[in-house]
Amino acid sequence: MSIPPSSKTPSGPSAVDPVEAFLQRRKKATINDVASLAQVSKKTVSRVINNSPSVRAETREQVNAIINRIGFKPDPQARGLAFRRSFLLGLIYDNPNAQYVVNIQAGILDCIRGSGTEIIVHPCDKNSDDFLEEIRDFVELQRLAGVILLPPIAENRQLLAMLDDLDVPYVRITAMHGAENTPPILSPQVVSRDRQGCLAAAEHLVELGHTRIGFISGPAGYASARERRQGFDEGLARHGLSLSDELITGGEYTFESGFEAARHLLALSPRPTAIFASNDEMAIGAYKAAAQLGLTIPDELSVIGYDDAPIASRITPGLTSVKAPIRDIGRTAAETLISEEKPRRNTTIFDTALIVRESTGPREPDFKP
Amino acid sequence: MSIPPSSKTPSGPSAVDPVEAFLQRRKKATINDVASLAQVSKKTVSRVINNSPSVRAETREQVNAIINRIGFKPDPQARGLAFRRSFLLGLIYDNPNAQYVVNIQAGILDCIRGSGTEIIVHPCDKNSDDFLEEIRDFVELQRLAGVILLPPIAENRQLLAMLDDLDVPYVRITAMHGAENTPPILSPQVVSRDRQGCLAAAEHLVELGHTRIGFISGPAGYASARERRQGFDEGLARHGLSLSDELITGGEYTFESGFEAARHLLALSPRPTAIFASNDEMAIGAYKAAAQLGLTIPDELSVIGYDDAPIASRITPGLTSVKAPIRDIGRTAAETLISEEKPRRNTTIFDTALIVRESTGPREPDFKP
DNA sequence: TTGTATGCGTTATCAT
DNA sequence: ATGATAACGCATACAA
Repeated sequence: MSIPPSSKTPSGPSAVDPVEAFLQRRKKATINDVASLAQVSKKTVSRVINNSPSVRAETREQVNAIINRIGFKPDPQARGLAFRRSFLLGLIYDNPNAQYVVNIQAGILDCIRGSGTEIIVHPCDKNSDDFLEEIRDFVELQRLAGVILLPPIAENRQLLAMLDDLDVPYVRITAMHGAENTPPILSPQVVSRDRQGCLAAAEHLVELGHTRIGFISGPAGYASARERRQGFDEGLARHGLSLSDELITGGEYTFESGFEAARHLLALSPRPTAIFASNDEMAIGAYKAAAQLGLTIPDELSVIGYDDAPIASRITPGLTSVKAPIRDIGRTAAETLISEEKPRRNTTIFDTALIVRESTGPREPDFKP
Repeated sequence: MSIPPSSKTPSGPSAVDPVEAFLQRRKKATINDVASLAQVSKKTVSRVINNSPSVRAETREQVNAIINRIGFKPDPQARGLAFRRSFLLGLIYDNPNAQYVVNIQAGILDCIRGSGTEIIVHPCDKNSDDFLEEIRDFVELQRLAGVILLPPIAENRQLLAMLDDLDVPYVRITAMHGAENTPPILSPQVVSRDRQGCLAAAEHLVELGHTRIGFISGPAGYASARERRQGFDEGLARHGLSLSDELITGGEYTFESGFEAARHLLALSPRPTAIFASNDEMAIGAYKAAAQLGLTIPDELSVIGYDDAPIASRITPGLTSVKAPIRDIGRTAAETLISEEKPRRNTTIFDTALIVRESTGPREPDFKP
């Protein structure tokens, strides 16, 4: 940085600079090199590295000067061995969509970039027999600094209990938030307010004049599915409306299930004039069903999805969808894990927003239910 | 596994089993525990762990029995420190699409699952000032067991030179293969034969009667862009056709660039009856352009993409596209890196295939060029 | 074939 | 505030 090429070390002004001599060797610097060059013990160097308060400012500067000059970076392996924990964050997930995973990764990296922490990805299969054991081995063996859990396994009680037992810090990314969170889970979580965006989606449809609305849900047991449904219900309720049972159909967050569900809904008589799908995959399935029936979106059918996946803005007509700030969520999750602060916030909540595109329009004026 | 609960160790049949005693302590086993329990030195245990041939079969079994009973797993950190390298694979990439990254990751994991190796993801920015330095620090600090490079940075000569200098094993995943690979790069690579699938795409269009075909290329300098173009040219040439210059337009592998390119092509007079886009993102851009112009796919315009991205099978009409076995490619890359075999294959090639869907059809019989 | 002493690069303990 | 010495868990050199 701003260190002059010839520093005024106690070894004398015009003598051969031992630092320069060291740099000639072109070997990776260790704490020992720093110690001997700075003429202190390794322990003192270690204290500097770890920001121990019990180091004289003068000594600290001296050591830091050497560290910068020879480009010393402590070896994470050795450090980890001594600390008994690594500097690795584990990202564990079962099977979310690709874009979601990549966005989360990007967010995590926003946070850890330059911090010396790295992220190791660990997909798993929640239906596998050794699901828990496999994760246990992974976490234990790698001595992870922290774990980030994505939905839906972030809602797996057994997994959480095991991680508690393993005594590893972890953060859950989830849509769940509220009373059904019982018994209360104390681990930090980063939450997206799915409910809110879906509420907006419902109101949007109502304002467009739709009253006969189809709802394609997410898989039973998924917190996100529950939240989205409740948000949607709430939005309708604000206008004195509600979903009729026959227009509620179960999806599995897959394209195929959305297609089938929409086919079912559109075969009803009278058919719904709008469909809310609990994610974009299924909404696109509804597009396909509409196309097969020759229904034009949005003129004859309005569609809303959830995720604001890339396809939403690429398909014609553009898909109105609810967007959560996935990348921010990932970043926050990592921050929660590696922040120095003692009292880290236990729950961070992110709002979701309705992105209105061309897939939603006014109900056909002449449509007879 | 199949070890009886009470084993017949030399310590005596009905005496207090030292192994059981150890298991009571519920502490993570170390090599020392194994050594004392098996009544050998740590070194012998170490040899067993590392499959050293110079261990008597009997001794080996004895040690392995203890290892299994107490569930000993060598600590990667300590092992890495002694080995001077970690058991981590680095996946470095700049900005491919999300599905590609996730597929590659899945393939890598197919390979390393249960091997003790883990994968750490490292996105980077090839336009950043400290692009190389940043990667150097990463690789050096983590003492990576190997590096997997994705396109387009897998084609960056400076990066390759640096990795050579760092003496870290690495594999390149690329589309490039052939004479233009000069000066020859000796590092292992896993190659997809982009050329072949694109050749098939061209022939497919020709067979449907198309002669006036638009081509949207990938970014200049990308090996994949070059290969796809050449494959397509070759396919046309087999039927005595070739791309006319005015129908070749440059894309950037982005949705927007595909949209603009297609708009340009479709504004020509006479317009092309078919468009090949060098990836699906751009092909979907062409869909949008066609929709804006009121052109029906495939009746009035045939479209082919590349990647067989999820959107290809979800959009209506389904997009005919070239598919590469991404996951297999990822797996092979990992295998190349962690295989025990000395003479590991330097280049593995995977075929690509044309997936025909509904976006391609016969040229309109009455279309006058 | 097996064991002993030592090193890998860092932190923890306990002194001074 | 600083330092000598012993961990941390495993591998290597060199003996035996």
